[in-house]
Amino acid sequence: MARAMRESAVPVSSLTLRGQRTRAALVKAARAVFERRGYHDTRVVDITKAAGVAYGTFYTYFDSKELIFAEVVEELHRDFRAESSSDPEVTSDDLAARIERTNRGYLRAYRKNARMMAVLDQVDTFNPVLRDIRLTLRHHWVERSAHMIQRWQDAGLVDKAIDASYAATALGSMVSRSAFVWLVLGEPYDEEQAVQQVTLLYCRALGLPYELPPEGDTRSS
Amino acid sequence: MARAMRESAVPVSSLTLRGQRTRAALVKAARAVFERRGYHDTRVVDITKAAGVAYGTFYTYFDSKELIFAEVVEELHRDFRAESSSDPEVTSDDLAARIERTNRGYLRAYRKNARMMAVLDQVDTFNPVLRDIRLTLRHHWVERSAHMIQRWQDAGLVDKAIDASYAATALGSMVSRSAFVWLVLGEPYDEEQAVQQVTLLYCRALGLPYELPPEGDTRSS
Amino acid sequence: MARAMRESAVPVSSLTLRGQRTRAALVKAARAVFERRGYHDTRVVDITKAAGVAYGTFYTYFDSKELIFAEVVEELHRDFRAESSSDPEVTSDDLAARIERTNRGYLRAYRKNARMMAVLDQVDTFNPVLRDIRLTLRHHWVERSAHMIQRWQDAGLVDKAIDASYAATALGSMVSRSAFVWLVLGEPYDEEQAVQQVTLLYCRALGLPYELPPEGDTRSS
Amino acid sequence: MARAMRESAVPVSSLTLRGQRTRAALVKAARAVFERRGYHDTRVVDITKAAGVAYGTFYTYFDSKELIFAEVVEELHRDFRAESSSDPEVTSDDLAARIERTNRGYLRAYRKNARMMAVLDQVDTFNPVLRDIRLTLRHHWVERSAHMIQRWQDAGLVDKAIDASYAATALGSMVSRSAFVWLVLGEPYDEEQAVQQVTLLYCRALGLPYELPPEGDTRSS
DNA sequence: TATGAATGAGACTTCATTCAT
DNA sequence: TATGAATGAAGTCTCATTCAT
Repeated sequence: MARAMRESAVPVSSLTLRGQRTRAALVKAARAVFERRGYHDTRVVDITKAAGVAYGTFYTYFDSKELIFAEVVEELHRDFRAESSSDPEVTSDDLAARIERTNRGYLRAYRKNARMMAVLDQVDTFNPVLRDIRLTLRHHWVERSAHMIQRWQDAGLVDKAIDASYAATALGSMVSRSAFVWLVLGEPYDEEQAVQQVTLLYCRALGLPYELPPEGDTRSS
Repeated sequence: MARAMRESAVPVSSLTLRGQRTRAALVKAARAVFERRGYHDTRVVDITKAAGVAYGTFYTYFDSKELIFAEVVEELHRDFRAESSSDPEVTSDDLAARIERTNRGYLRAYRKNARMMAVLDQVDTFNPVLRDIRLTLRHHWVERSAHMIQRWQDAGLVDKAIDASYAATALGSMVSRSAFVWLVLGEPYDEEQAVQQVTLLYCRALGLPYELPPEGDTRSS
Repeated sequence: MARAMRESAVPVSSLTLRGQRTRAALVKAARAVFERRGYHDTRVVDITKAAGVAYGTFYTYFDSKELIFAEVVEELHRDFRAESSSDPEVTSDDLAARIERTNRGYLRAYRKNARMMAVLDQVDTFNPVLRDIRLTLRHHWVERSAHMIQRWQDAGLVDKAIDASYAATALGSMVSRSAFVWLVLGEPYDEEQAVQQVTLLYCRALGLPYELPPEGDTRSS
Repeated sequence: MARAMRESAVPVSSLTLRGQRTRAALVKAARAVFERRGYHDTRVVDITKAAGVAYGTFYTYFDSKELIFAEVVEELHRDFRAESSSDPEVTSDDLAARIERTNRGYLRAYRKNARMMAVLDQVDTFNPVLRDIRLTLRHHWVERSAHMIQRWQDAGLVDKAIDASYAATALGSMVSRSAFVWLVLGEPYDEEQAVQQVTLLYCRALGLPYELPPEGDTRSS
């Protein structure tokens, strides 16, 4: 994941405590500003002002806006993973329940990070470094899904007419882009209903049984 | 849709023939440059150079870079509509065939406009004018789908447990985002197989019958 | 002489009259500022202020300070050539007189351009572009001298123990560096006496006869 | 020579042993960096890194980059003197041999310090402190030469038509600038031949007898 | 209409120097 | 003494937009 490529020349570990605090303040401020103004309209000075440090201090820790963005996204990435893979001990055999749980986790994580996801989405497809970040975030989900579908096919649970790789891309796109539509573009939605509907479509597409809970049961997230 | 907001102060109709030609040259050049360099890295001078006109001429026709972009996207929008609604006379009763045809048309249109779609994607979610353009393009597809699903439900062809609106968003996201993944992010894919797989998932999700053509039958698009 | 490398991307010939005037004003102003402040302490803003144009106008014509400096030096180079090779019709057979005339011309040209010569001297030996300019200016003189000495040797006027190339470098250095000492470092001197003394040493070094004019005859320059 | 002006506010003698070592390390590092990057491109941080001390430590010993440069040049000056006045016991009556020895010493010293000489040359003629350093280095040589020529004239060895002061400047310029051309600008040369040719010209200019050694005798320096 | 020069605000980045520890 | 983080003034360059011809 080319960590070295994405961080400032000065490794965090070699910083004094004070330095680490300032650096962290910059990253935190950067995220807030990115969320408020988007990537392209964020100026280095916005970040330093938000962090309460002098302009030049930014360059003590980061070589450019691009690199602090990479750092913020890496944090996002971590948060996302943690958030969406909660309930790790549950190993129910009920596939539909597992899919529902994953979708619920994903939507919840997306909601908590919606602004940053919007920013990530707008980030230059034409910029190699940022594009790389994007692809990394994507692969985490798609590969995991493809493997799962494959296993389900091997177990005779899913029709072999379905191509695991295409399905992983398509169904992953369905969930993530829907989240974008609801949480970034702001189309009205109810999170629990969204979870159920998306899971319903997901399961039926793969031929897995899934029953909606009786109406009115809207377990809030 | 606030047409006036999105076009030059000077209406096209009031232009001389020469003026119309120059204007068209600018729009064409703008699209080419946007595709090559993306929205943010395109400078007005790039457009005028590509169009073979003087720098200042740009402002005879457009008030800003934003506005010529809107114009380009509107053209894209038209192309997209035209391209994806080909075979207008076919009114087969076979729903799956119609869905497949729509998906094939969408992917073909996406392929022909992939670079511009990438640019559209990177365009500021935070910018009201451009965001409006985005939403417009989206609504065309989603509303159409929602109505269709609704009709199918009314006809008893689709389970009423499915919410037409959520499904339209989810399945539309599935198709459009997959197209993005394949054609913009460049993940490897085969167009005909993609059409079939996406249609397969789409139909099964809704409970509509769909049979993959026998293997080896790869009708090229 | 790699003209293209040393000028702005926009060729002078393609400029409007107005543009040519502005460009010339910038070059003139640049020379004045370089002379007053030296190369390293000259800011682009100093040049534009001196030329009476806006900051950005500089970049309409030059890509950097380095490149406008190259332009100024090229002008200096031209002036220098013209100034120091006056009296072109005189083709006296008296070698000493010719050498004296050349030295007198050189010192006069140096005096007229002393500030710029000082700047040229301080210009980064470490910078390839500027270093190239330096070498070009040097070669004009040294090669000319070497050829001349060679011819005098062929004619039996100069001892063949002398190596024409080393002598050209050494005697050229003598004249040019003395000029630097007097006119840039400001050591006291009298120009006519300097011409005579330098010519005397030059001629005797080569074994050519040269008589100082009777004392008191100080033809002023 | 305003020693106080050119050194740190803290006199070396009042430093602890540890302090003296750190200070010396800085001066040594500074010279190395100046030689590698030139004066203007050398940053204080380069020096401290090369010396292996913390950034702030620099300012414990020197008030500015200018002042540590002065220190380095003073060292250069000392080296130069020592190097070029080797063979102190020889007091031959042969003037030509003495001139040759001096020239050989000068070229050897120049060669050993060529990079620093280049840096010195590029240093601002417009900066009073640094200019002072320059002049000091020059005077050492010129005054010595002028006195010598004067003595030779008094002894009837050199024509009184020659002005000792002008000749000292001119001949000194010849030697030093030739060294610059060969060793800094990098024109090809052979050191022993250079010594002989320069000495030959020097002696003949003054009317002193000098015989080139028989060909092939290239005493290596 | 067309031209292209002129403008200047705005963003980026550097780095000598200061300062708290 | 030594450290290295913090500062911010100063400079560079860009480019959307205006304007005189």
